[in-house]
Amino acid sequence: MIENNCECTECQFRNVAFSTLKSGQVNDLCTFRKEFLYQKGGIIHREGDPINDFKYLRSGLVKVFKSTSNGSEQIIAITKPFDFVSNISIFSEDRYKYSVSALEESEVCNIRLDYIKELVAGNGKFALELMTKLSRISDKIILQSLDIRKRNLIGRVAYILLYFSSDIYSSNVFDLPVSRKEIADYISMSTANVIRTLSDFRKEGIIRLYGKTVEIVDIDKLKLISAKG
Amino acid sequence: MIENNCECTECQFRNVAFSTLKSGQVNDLCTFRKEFLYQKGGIIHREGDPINDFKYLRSGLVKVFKSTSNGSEQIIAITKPFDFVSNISIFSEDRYKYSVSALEESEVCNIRLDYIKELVAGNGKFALELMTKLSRISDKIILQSLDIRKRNLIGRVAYILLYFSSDIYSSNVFDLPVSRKEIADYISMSTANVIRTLSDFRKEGIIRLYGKTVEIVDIDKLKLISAKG
DNA sequence: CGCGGCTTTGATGTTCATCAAGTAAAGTGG
DNA sequence: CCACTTTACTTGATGAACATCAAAGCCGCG
Repeated sequence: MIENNCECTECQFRNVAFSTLKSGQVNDLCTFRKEFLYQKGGIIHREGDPINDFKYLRSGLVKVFKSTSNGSEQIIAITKPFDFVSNISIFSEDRYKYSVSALEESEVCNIRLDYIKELVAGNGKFALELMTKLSRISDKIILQSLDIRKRNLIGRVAYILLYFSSDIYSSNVFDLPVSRKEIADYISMSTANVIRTLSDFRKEGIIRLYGKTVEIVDIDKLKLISAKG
Repeated sequence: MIENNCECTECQFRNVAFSTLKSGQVNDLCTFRKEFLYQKGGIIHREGDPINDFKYLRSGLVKVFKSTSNGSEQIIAITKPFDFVSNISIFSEDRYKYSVSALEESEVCNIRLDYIKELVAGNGKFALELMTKLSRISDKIILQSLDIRKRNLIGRVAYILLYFSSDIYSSNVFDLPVSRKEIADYISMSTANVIRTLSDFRKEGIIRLYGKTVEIVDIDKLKLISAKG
């Protein structure tokens, strides 16, 4: 007998599915999924594209962003696997409101949205679990947007460094996945001032900088700046 | 035979329910609901309160806000009925992350969250419809937060006036439901500068001001400022 | 009336974006 | 692999945008 070779063992989405779907349905999920590999810089989808698939980030790192009228970008979120972040509006819109691109090589698993909707409609427990996950994403984004908005420049830079350190990399030393300009687009500040603030932090011995590599030396001070600013 | 006098005829939530729930379940909904009337300024729930009910705004106007560490408020949303806005995180959290208070006299309908969850788990179509609605709310909030963040002071003031005019009141003349300070808390600016900008708009003949009453005279100019700023 | 909160306006200083010029780094084609 | 080009980064100088402070007017309410 030929086994259905479903490679989704590490897949959070399958974990959602497992507890509530019948095994046949899980197999269907695995059959219907398509996997794509995106290189660094690759566009996963663009603002305005029709939404056909439920997209799930298996590995890598992505940024979610929006183009503004004057040609620049506004970064909404940077997230790692198990965050479903590209799926914010899939249940309320026909077309994506945001673009998503890969910051590192990223594996994305696509499942036909129609099929997910069928599962939701046919299986309330699955629906409940999915709602919880989607709700959590939106919450996080809203909260972060407020967190950024209430801070001043140095508070924002400190906040975003702590975000990378604790939420993305779980380490005091990490390589920035984005350019200085992208940090600026993330925290709604100018590039020059982001760089300046990073330099100031370096001069004050709060961080060390080697190109993209950041080492947080005095995390308490950084937290203080983030809290006060 | 005594009729179950369910007064939810205008209730958007019942409309969601109607198409997918059996009539017995709709009656249950009506039985389980509790209705509360809040006066202007009344607190519907506070940040940190346990989430027990699905709360639905039947009439009135509310603000959703968060207290910051320095004692001030950050306003996240101002919404009218049929927006479910107090329900952002009810599926992902035990406790409210935001406070909600009434800006006008408001009727709020409470339904035990457990019962809603049962409905979701037992009825996928209902779940799908509810997901769509919840997703739409989160989307709106995220989008507005980005909209505000990318604008400068005068762009923000113009944006928020247009928001009240078109989204809340559907009229060029309306009474501001909030103080100048609250507008400032909404758009993350200082009170004095909000007032100054309103005065500037008045001097330039873009709006007329009588206390809380605003009349938008030159809506095209206001839109231009909102788009450019 | 008088008090307190909201509003308004001006003056002042801080914060921040913008511009410019230069350096480092990273692609690109020969 | 090197010269060339382009892009990212850095720093300083300048002015604009914005917050803060202060003083005064207004309005509702006890």
